[in-house]
Amino acid sequence: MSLQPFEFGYQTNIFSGPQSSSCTDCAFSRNNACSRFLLSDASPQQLRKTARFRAARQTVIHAGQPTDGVLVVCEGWAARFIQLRNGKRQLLSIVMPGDFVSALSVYEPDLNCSVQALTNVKFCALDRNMLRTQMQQNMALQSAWARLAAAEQKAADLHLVDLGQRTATERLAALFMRIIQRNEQRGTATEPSIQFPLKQQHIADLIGLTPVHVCRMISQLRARKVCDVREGWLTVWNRDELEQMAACR
Amino acid sequence: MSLQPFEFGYQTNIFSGPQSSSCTDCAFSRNNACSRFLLSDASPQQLRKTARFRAARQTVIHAGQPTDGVLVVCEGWAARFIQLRNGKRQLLSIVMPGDFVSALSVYEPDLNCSVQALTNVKFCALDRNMLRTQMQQNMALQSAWARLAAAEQKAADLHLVDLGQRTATERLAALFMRIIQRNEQRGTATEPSIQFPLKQQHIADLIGLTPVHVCRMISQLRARKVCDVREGWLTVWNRDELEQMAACR
DNA sequence: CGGTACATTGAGAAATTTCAAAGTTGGTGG
DNA sequence: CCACCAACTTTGAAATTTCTCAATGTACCG
Repeated sequence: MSLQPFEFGYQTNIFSGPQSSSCTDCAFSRNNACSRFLLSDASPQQLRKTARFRAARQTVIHAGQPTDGVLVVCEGWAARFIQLRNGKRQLLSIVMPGDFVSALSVYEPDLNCSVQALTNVKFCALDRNMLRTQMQQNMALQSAWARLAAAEQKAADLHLVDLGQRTATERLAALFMRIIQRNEQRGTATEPSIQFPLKQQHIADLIGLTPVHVCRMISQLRARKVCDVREGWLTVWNRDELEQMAACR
Repeated sequence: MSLQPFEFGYQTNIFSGPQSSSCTDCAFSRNNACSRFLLSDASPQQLRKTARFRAARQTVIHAGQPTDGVLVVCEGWAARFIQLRNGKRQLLSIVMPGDFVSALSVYEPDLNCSVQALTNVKFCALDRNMLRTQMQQNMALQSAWARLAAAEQKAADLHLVDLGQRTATERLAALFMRIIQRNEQRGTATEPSIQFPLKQQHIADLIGLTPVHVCRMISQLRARKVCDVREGWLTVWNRDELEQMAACR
């Protein structure tokens, strides 16, 4: 199992601890999808084929490029996206530590989108066949997987609602709330401030706006004392109001 | 197996033939997802729990309401959608004859969205456990299912790109091309005209515009001799140009 | 010090929505 | 067969949201 200590260009990694090479050492192994459902069970070391690193802003996978396994992000944030010919691109989802890049890739090797590292990222590829076999033998594992896949679909559906039906400010608020909720679900502390490594350009590509407009809307939220995004941190001053703005259904 | 000859309020059903009660008689059983992958195999009659009808504009399933099986549309068109409190709603996907309402519902009973009949619709519920057992025993079936699920995810991703990055006209063109391609994939004739039961309101809710603006954009396409949507039919006069307008990546 | 990536601001342009009214269509009942 | 009704489509004018272009500001790094 090759695991080079990849030389990061500069220190943007929001997870500053030493980079571990084994899943059992992983800082996130205790409260995350990948480990809770798939690695804690049997033979994690066999299951994991490779672990790799990618620096922030690098592309992890290019669309069309077949993956050599089921990708899981171990550290850092990544984003699935689709690149258009005219230079525009749409971020489809944010992948956080412990998340599958795509749950369905357990069955389908083709990702049909690209993946970019938002921060420095450590990720690994799990053996697709071994994973399927294990799921086949273990009902609990299978339904855990199903829950993850369903969560991905639900997230995509809500994202569609945002893009189709909601104003710039609402989309922004909804994005923030969703990140906060994901943090809470995984047990990460949700102080007034949480780490939020997305640049305004990422936010723009995610919620279908221009970075200029995102900037204006963030300024507005700041002026209204609701929240702020600044230098990799999201600070919420008035959670009730943020929730209300994000309220969807 | 109860199967009432549901009394349709009026004749909007785009499939005018006699309504059959058995899957083997189904007009769509030969070239569609549900039958090709799931019913042609073994004991289709056991698998199918119930068949029901719903008139156009009716809601088939309300969000939150648990489904009594894996829903498949047999005849007519339906749409998954999410209803917002403020009266807006987002159509998530169009479900055509032979499609699962949601492939993931094989594993997860909760649909987390509503389903509306766009035309008169016949649909049935397949036994979830029986389906899973069958998939477990039959690898081909499992990978067929995976292909369907992946196609759904891919469709959602492209939908996101449309809503986030593309202009009204482009979204419209993309929608038309996608419907045409689905028709072609299922072997339905793609004459210059195809049946297209979506109202402008549906189109608007699907691609995130106002019905008024949809109307204007359709008028524009009509004026430019590209295509027309009228009284339940989509007529394409200049497919090359339509494809170009829809070109995404 | 210079460079790169990122954030902010202003002004004008473009896309889309809103509101309101009028035109169509198809089904229903007299 | 006609009148009516409901659902749907079309059109116009004005308001609003968002984008584009362009310039300036800021932080960090080598």
